[in-house]
Amino acid sequence: MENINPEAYQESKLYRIRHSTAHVMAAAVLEKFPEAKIAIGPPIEHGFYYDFDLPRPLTQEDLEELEARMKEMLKETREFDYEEISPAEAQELFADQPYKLELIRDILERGTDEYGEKSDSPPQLSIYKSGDFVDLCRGPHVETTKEINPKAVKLLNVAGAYWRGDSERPMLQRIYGTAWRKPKELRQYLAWLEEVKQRDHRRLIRELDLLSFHEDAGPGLAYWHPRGALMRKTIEDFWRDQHLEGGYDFAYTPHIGKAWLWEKSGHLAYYKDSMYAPMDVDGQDYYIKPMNCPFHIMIYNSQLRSYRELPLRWAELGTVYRYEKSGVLHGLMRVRGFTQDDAHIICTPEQIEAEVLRVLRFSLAMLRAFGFEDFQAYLSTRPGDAIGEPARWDQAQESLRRAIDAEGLDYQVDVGGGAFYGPKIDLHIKDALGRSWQLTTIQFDFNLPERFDMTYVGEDGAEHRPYVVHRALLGSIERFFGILVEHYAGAFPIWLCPEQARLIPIADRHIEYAKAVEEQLQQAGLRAQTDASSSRMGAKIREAQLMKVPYMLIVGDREAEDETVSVRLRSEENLGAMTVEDFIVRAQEAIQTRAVQ
RNA sequence: GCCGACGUAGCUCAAUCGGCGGAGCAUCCGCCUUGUAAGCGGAGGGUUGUGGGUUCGAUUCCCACCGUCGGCUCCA
Repeated sequence: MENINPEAYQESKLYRIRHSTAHVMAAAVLEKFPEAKIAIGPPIEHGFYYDFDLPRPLTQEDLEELEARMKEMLKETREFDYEEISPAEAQELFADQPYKLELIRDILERGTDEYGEKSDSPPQLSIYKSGDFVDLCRGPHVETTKEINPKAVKLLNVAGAYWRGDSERPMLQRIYGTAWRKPKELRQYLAWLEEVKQRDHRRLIRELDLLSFHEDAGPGLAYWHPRGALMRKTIEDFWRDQHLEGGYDFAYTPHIGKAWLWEKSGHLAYYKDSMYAPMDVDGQDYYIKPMNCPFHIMIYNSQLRSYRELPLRWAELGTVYRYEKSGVLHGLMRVRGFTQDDAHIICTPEQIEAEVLRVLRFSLAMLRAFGFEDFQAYLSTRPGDAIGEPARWDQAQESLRRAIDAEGLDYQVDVGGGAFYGPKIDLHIKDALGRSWQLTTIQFDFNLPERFDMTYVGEDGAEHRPYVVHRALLGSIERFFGILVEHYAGAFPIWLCPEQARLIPIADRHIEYAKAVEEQLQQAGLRAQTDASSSRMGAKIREAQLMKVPYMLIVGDREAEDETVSVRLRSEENLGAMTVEDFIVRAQEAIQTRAVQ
């Protein structure tokens, strides 16, 4: 998938094609359901949608019928005619379209556009007509349906969507479709969707025997099987080593704490819906932690702190539990129990700039080690309901901005998008399929230091309030793992593979030699196993291929005689025979460089 | 949480109109002893997600619940 920036997209012909195709779809829906109420239908990243209030739920068959009708409509030449109209005309025209009337009201009264976003231009109502279909719309559209290739259009699925994205308002039916310039582009997009499906971590974690979920034991709770657990250990060991080198200290904190902690932190006031119900311990309410911060603060406050010991950088792979609503759980990407690669940086105002740059660099190095190269940064600044001194906000935001500049990252500013307690940087990576995932978050907190009265004694002998920065680089281990699975389609870099090499004896008489080589490889620190099953060699190779084992080492009479292994890669490349020593050197090199094969 | 679809063996899927639940793969047991992606034969495996209801009879129809999937909302 090509990636184009949002501004260029909105200017593009493709954008107009999709917008116009959405109108044609709405025309087909209105033809089939004359009583339908239409809402909005914008182009989106890979297509378009349109929301409808319909007399009955749509079926897959309806979708096919609508698509067929759209294609007929597209074969007729219809012009998309723009017209500016007065409020009275608009109200007349859309008299039986309550959603449109609401939009008209908003455009006139609030100066927003038809998607509810602030518009710079003075309120002006406009419509587009094509055939019998008229829609309140500012455009832009194609000139005529001739510009839309019916063979490059497809309706994809139906889903529920709240009117204006508001869960208090009616649930509409949203039809998603896609449209491209050429049929070939549509085919490529459909192939891409198929690739997305093939790489779905929910399928791969089962097929590769890495993790499972158990609906009967609790949804949204991940079970790490031995192969997955070995990968997780490898990730965590690397993470710890890096943190040690990176100037962090470690903390381990409890999984539960008394209610006052969460009252004091404000979580019970603002976050209770996402917390599990308390448990009674000796008549006291204890909550399972949804975050690690209050515990790290307990450590900080366990003694008087001097400016001389700052900055403190305390890292913890902290497992937290959050009650996520049932409809939002999604494999490893959204779970109810997960381990954050958390850390808190506690420092003086003088140190903050250097600390922010340091943590940003650290994060980029960490993500690069896992094979991610394409980063975008998002800076979220002070919202309206912020707490904390404006001067501190300014300093924090500036330090974040300068760090991004220093690293030369592309970034966007989400003005007012910060949490009420502090500004933040989020880092997104692009995966092998061009999809964007948020991983790192570097987040100031002006709230907790106040609430827990965190202080340090400064050079002047007076008490000062430290800066606190929360940060998670990988985010959650579970989610990061899911992203790795999809990014590599299960064919992980060798250093991460649970099984790095598989010995494949051709006949039973070669098992003894295979086991000897296995032992030799294990001595050299390689994760190797012998397939001693009664299957034929072809079946063993197939099995190892499906498990995406990077090295298949075939051993038969020749290899046993020469003390070699015949090396096959999961790429299907056959390297031929080499001595066991040569193979070990080769594999260790790939592991040490964290090579992406 | 909301809208819709779905839930049959470990996995992928069958089962006419409501009439004794099957197949492939996987597993186990044999045989075969193999040269770069599936050798052959046999066996075991199910309260059809759970609980109600309708019916002489329910995988099939109805209701509730649980879960999964596609979205929406949410993600201080």
